Amino acid sequence: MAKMEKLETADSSTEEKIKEAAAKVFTQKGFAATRTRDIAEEAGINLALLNYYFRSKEKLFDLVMMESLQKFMLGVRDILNDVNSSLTEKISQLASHYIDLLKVNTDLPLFILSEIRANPARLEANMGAKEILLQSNFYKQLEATTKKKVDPIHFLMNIFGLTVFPFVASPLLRIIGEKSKTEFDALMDERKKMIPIWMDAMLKSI
Amino acid sequence: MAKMEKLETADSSTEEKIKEAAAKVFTQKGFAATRTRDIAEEAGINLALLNYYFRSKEKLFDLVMMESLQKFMLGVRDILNDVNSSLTEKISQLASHYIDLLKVNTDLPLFILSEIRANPARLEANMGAKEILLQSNFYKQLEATTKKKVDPIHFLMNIFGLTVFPFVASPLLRIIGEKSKTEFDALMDERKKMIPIWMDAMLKSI
DNA sequence: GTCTATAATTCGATAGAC
DNA sequence: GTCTATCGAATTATAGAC
Repeated sequence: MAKMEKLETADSSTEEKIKEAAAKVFTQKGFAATRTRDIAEEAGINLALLNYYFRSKEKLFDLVMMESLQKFMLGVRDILNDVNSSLTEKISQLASHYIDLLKVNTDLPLFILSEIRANPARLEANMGAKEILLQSNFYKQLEATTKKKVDPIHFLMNIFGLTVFPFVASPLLRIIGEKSKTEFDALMDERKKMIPIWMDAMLKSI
Repeated sequence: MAKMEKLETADSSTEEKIKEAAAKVFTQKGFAATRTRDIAEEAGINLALLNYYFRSKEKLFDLVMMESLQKFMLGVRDILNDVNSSLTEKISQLASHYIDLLKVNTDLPLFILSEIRANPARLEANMGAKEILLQSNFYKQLEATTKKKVDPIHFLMNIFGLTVFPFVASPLLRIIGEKSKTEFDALMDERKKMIPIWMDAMLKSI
């Protein structure tokens, strides 16, 4: 993602470096635990410069959080509304999409979820996600399959539980399973194929 | 280091009040975001008194985290090693156990997971959990069922993904599903019955 | 044991030189 | 734009009276 800066357009290079450093540190340590000095050091610049580009720690954080939420939603809309794919195909695509995303951005979901808990107000700004999801073709297919016997929310929980949760709990799971990062990623790649099969089996069991 | 020269009745002692207040505030806001003043206020005592009983914010936190981890493991050992229950029965008992626990302590898992990410060193102290799990009768039954065709870790991920993840993501899920706390808890109660059925279906699909 | 007051430190933000 | 130096607010921890 962060390519070594080949060409430095003089007006945006430093700003971009700071933003990338901020994303890295905020995501790892959370808002409260990160010091603006850490971000400056990570970006290889001075503390004063951070406040020159972004007026405050909080403004920089809001920017990072907004882009994190976008990163989490980017590309999903197309999968959700594909009129030519079945429910199972969409589940397969969602699993693959998120597993590839989270292999590279492992602590993105834990970051988003813990910061939302710490400050739920941040959420309400960016809840276009709710409409995107509930009005999607995917959700209609899910409702048609569950046929009011079970709340479709259960299967949202299941998809994300199977796909995202392993990354959220990866520090624990990697110790329990004695897996290196590479081995853990390989496990997650296996899940790309298994999750749609498992979801099918679950949907048929109701 | 070695204190506790005086023994006190733990009933409504000040020490206990502080510890409960600390657990509440730390769990809600995380280590970095909580101020010792918040804990003191929540406990209805003075800030100085907190440092009188517990030497520092960090020592108090370590205590709270240790008890949180214990709370998460308490009672699980007996379920895991019950020689008279099948794998499916154990899954059913685990799901019920954790759902009841997390209905009351909703942000316990997010607290544990985010603090471990922020400071992985905290984990290594308390990883007796790993042995409890891997040497349990439950894990042997799981290995026997997957028959080396699939890493049993996948099904650990699945059980906890189906059971714990909904609580971790509850701020988001409750908004998406427009559920009150009561309605959300009712959904989780439904999952007590469904999770073992779903897990069975998944295990048969391999 | 419990309080008030304060010391000591950390951290976000700014002033001002270049 | 970028730096050094520093201010001011917030916060942990302690001293000392009762």
